Amino acid sequence: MLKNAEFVDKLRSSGLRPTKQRLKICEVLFNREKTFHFTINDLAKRISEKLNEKISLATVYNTVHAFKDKGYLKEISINSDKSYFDTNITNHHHFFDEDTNQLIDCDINDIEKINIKKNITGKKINSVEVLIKVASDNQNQN
Amino acid sequence: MLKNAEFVDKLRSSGLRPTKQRLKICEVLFNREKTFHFTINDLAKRISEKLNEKISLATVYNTVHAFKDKGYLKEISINSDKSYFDTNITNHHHFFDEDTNQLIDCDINDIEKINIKKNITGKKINSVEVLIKVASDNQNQN
DNA sequence: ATATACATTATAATTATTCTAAACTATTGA
DNA sequence: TCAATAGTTTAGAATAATTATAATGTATAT
Repeated sequence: MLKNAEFVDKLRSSGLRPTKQRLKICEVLFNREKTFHFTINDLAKRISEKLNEKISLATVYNTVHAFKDKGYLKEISINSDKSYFDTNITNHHHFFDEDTNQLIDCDINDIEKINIKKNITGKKINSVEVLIKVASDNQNQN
Repeated sequence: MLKNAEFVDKLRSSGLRPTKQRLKICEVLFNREKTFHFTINDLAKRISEKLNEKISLATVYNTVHAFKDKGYLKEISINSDKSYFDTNITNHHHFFDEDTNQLIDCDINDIEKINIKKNITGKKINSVEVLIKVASDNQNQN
């Protein structure tokens, strides 16, 4: 459990002003045992429900993107719909459960090292992410 | 180069009515030498520019999703913004050039087999996709 | 031919995201 | 200490992306 003052330092150290909106968002995102995934909308809902604060949706967007740029959050690739974010910023992959639309972490050690034989000339690899789509093993219910 | 009649058959065989909107879209998507990537908006723009047809954007959405469901198109995972589609439906991965925002095919043979050690119990793997983000190799210009 | 059921289209509505004017905060110089 | 100024942040308004549904079109059976 981090204290408010620690969030203030964290933000200051990365050049972000510790406004009350940002501190609230820090609380919701980082005052937890486990990492988790969320969409901007999830987060905005959680803020207005759990805390009785009203932060503009645009501010939530701004803040999440600022946190992502500073490396406090990771954005996850999934087909379609909305952007997912992850408070787990370590290098890891994902399962996506197509039955429940749930995103599940996959430890980097649970996939053997990925060996890329050909790269684009003149470019360096910044990240390699794997998305494994799974669904119920019953007969194809389509 | 496929003829119109071939598209009619293709659509019929998968239970889609060969309407004139769909045939136009087939022409734009499949009357080409090489496969390519596009967003719904790209496609809508291409239709209204190249052909002098006016197809409602919603119809383009409907059609692209119908084609995807029938396996004529693949949807690609990229962080953020919009959905990308691919007329290359073979099993393959992607490079994403962060400098130019370009999506580039990566042949399945250019990545060594991906070995997943742990799966979610009771689920079967439907697909495994790798997204490799690359950027210019010069000094970090941020 | 006409009726009926079903498929498809495209407008209208909704939802997601971004733009920007107003509000806030820090810094500087009296 | 207190303005003035510059830069940052917020949040309402605008735009863009996507979906829902009423209207239209098509095939089939009679």
